[in-house]
Amino acid sequence: MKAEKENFFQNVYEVVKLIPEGRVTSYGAIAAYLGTKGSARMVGWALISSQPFAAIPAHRVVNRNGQLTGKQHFEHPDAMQERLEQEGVQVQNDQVVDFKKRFWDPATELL
DNA sequence: GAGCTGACATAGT
DNA sequence: GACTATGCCAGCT
Repeated sequence: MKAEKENFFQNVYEVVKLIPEGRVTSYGAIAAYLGTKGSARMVGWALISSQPFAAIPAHRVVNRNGQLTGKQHFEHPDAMQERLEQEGVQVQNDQVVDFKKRFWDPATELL
């Protein structure tokens, strides 16, 4: 179903846009929330192929380790860290400080 | 048309 | 507790 894929992408955007300021989430959390557990990678592709890439806070989405692995795909490699720091999220060595505390689980917070 | 790579996660050793 | 191996799907060579 092509529509399902589109829906998946839309859901990713929606969830990412719902992430509060100063909070971050992981690809797996979004994937699990959307029911595509195991295909956390798809979340990444969704963000890459996302048309409104600049319209969604993709910088709030990191891997399970809190690493800004996707910063390379941003306008500038440092744009991700810059935005996070602007929102009050401390980033050190391409990693979110206190990621566990900053972690925002859509399945828990959103639901 | 087939194979490899890539914004990750989970399970097993 | 840490590292290695495998699975997921889509896009590119």
